[in-house]
Amino acid sequence: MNAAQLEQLEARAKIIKALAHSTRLFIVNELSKGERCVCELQEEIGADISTVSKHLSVLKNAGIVVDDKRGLQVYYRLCCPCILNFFGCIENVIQENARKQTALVREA
Amino acid sequence: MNAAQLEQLEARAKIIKALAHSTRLFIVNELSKGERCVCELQEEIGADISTVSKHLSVLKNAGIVVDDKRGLQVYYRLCCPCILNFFGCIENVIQENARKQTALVREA
DNA sequence: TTTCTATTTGGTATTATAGCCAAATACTCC
DNA sequence: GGAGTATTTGGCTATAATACCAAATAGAAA
Repeated sequence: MNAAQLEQLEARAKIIKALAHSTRLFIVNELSKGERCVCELQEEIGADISTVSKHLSVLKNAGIVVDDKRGLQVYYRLCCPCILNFFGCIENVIQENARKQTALVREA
Repeated sequence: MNAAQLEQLEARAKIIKALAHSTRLFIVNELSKGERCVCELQEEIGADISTVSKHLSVLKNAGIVVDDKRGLQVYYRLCCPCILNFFGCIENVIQENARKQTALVREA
């Protein structure tokens, strides 16, 4: 693994890491339906607004969302909707895991 | 965000988190070319073998790879190659970020 | 059985992440 | 300008992740 390769892998990991949290996945899912302001997301999530803001900044920093200040509110929206394609594969993995689990139990 | 929804998001996050590390992305990429045993991966990665083994167990635990012991070696292979489809989108995000970066610099 | 080799597991130190509260900003409206 | 509102930032604590070393395990070969 050389330096250039490591750098590329770390750049990828950074983006994937930004998605690797249930709250941020929730946000991505919400934004897939359209833009939302911070307070709307905060209400649905139920965490402290500063927590929500920090999750949004992780997503923004990774380039997954963009923000747009209008009046008092800041609106966020998905920047790369291709991210949504991940979930089909992820669900496959989850179902496959469940299948293996039942197979193991049956075996015992 | 109700309990069932949270549970689903956490299941997804677990799998994404398993991918969110440069070493594990390297492993996934290697395995996309075919199965590898731990010592082959260790040699390419250059970390302690216990470190590599733990990375593999994270991937295995997430259901991304499966292992197969043959003789003294344990061979790992990708379980859900659809994971590889992620990287196109990730690279998009990276390039888009680079584009924005240059635009910002030009602006200044 | 004993020895050797590949891998995993346990322990531990270091670093990163997540959450809350309080304080700072930024902007609107009076 | 001053008050009020939405959001971000800084500080702190608790928890989780990473990496290494050393020890344990599993199986092969002698």
